[in-house]
Amino acid sequence: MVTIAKIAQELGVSTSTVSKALNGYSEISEKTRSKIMNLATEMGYTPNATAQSLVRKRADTVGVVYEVEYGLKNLFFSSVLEAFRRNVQGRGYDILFLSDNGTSQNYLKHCISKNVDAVLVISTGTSVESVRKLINSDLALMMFDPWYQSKNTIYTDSYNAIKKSCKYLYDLGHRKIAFLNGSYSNFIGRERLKGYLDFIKEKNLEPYYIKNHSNESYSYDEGYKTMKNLFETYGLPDAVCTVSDLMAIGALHYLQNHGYHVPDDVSIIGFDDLSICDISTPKLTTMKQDIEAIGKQACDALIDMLVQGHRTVKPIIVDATIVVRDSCKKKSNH
Amino acid sequence: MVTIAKIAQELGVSTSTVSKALNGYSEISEKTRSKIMNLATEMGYTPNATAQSLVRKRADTVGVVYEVEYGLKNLFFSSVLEAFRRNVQGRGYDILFLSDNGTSQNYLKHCISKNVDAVLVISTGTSVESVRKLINSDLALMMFDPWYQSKNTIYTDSYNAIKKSCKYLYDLGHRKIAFLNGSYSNFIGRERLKGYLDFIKEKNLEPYYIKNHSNESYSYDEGYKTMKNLFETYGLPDAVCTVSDLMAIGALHYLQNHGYHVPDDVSIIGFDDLSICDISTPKLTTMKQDIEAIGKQACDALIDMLVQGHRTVKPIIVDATIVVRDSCKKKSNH
DNA sequence: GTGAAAGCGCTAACAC
DNA sequence: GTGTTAGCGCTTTCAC
Repeated sequence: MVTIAKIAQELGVSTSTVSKALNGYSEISEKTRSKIMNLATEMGYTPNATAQSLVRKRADTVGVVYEVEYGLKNLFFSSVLEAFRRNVQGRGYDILFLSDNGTSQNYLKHCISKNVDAVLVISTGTSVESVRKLINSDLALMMFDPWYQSKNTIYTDSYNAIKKSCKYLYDLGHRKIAFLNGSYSNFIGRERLKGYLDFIKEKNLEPYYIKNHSNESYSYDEGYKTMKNLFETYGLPDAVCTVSDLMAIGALHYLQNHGYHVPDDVSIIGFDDLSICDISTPKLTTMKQDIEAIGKQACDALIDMLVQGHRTVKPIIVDATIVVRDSCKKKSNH
Repeated sequence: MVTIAKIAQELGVSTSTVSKALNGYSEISEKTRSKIMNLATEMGYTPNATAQSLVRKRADTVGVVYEVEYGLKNLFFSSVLEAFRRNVQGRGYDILFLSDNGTSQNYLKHCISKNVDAVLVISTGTSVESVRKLINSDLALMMFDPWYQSKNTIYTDSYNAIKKSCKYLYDLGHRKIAFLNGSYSNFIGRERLKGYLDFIKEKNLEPYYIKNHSNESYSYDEGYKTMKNLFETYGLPDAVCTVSDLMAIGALHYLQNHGYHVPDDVSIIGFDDLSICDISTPKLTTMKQDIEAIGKQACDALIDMLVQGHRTVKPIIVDATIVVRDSCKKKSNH
């Protein structure tokens, strides 16, 4: 390992001179600087980030708490993380995946210990206590898809997104609009339900949804089962509004398995706009979450906190837009 | 921040005593130890991992070089990473995502700088030079799906996997077996082609594949286009053997769009066994890569190197097995 | 069983 | 402009 001490010794200068030259301090003469720079590259000098981190009290690293069902196989959350990762790495930071350290799950301690500059929390909420401690610390932190309303969060405007979904179906002539609900226990899930119920009320329609069963994983299976439940309770709707693409595809398959055609008999709209929308048959019309914007804005907010020194930022709410594919069509009158 | 110095001062002992107590040295008396432990927890002491890392020369962190098309949205590689992550974190390591640091892409320097203990490389090969430097360093390193044969790699036995795929189709009565190829320029891709060609030769069949077009991203689109190309060149095959689930689904859709039924008219077999196999219509029969085993064995190998101190391990080759769903059936004689 | 002291590699006052 | 010095928080010989 080549250190600044070696370079200094080799050149007969002091370590501080080397350090300053390497860090671009203006007070170093051009002559010494170039001598130092040349030797440094020649010797293959690499700064020891650990030592730097110890004295600078920052690690150029952002921690990520990622606690999500199916982990990185969860296409939605991993897509958000991907967008975040590109932005953060583009700004010169590394990403440290914080493990939950056995049972202790003390993310705050872990962050402090590893000296991360900022933290992104993507957690669907199993270790609430540990995350809450994080939030109440003075770390720069952003939380994606929070399970409760709070500062320093970023999320899609789910309330209006679902309303837009419903309106799209409504404008297509559908009146019996069913809703495939998500979680009833977290903020995002409740927002979506509210969007649906408000729309239904505004238009004076009948609600079609399962009141007593919260869906926590937004999965294909949940979509399939909820559609079954819905169908057996209410019969065939005109259209179904969903809270995830996977659930939409689950519902789609339930209906197809029971002899119905989508979109001829029923229209279905997804939520998220994952890559699987294009591989379903029919291709899935969906409410697109602007994942790129989410990743970028989460990154920007975090870096802004670092630069400005503040630790609180108002919730960032991102708009959703519809992506029309083939799973919805005008209500037919056969 | 509470440091060992504070604890020491508070208790009127030396920092070295505190350090030893905290680290479970046997020479510390039970009495002092418990005094120290109690105060430490009471004060909320968290060891500064950076300082520890500086002196211990390890960071309890494994670096991950992840350079893959679509990034974490790539369901295959992100699934491998997920399995790896769980294993590694279970062993007490954090995962550091190494950024490619702008244009320099010097992973080796980055690893040294950040003091990572080991590295997993999941790279489909754009920055070959940088990765090669990594491999030739004395870091503990494993590489998944290498683009060339080398020590310290882990991958699925693609050659035999494709042979098994073909044999499965053959045993179903299919003789006109087409092949949707992957990359011609990397090791894994060539292994798969070889498996196909050897099988064809052994059974004295005609090969049906596109000789002059390498597919690099194993995507839906590539599957669709290659199937089109294949169909227009050779007409309808009995069955098609593919190198990825996504390509299989692309091919499936091409055939469906052209009025053919899978599996009645054509059988298709995928490769990987991603979660999307269950949501395609029909559900995709596929060659399953044992992603859990890959993640675990990569982790084990790395930790073994760390413990044993060696840096070279023979290639780890993982078996693949077939998962039967609905996209293949016996050749019919209509 | 406990402590003093050196040092990991680096940065940043402060002198000169 | 350059060097001296004092740490950052921790571990680890080596004395006692």
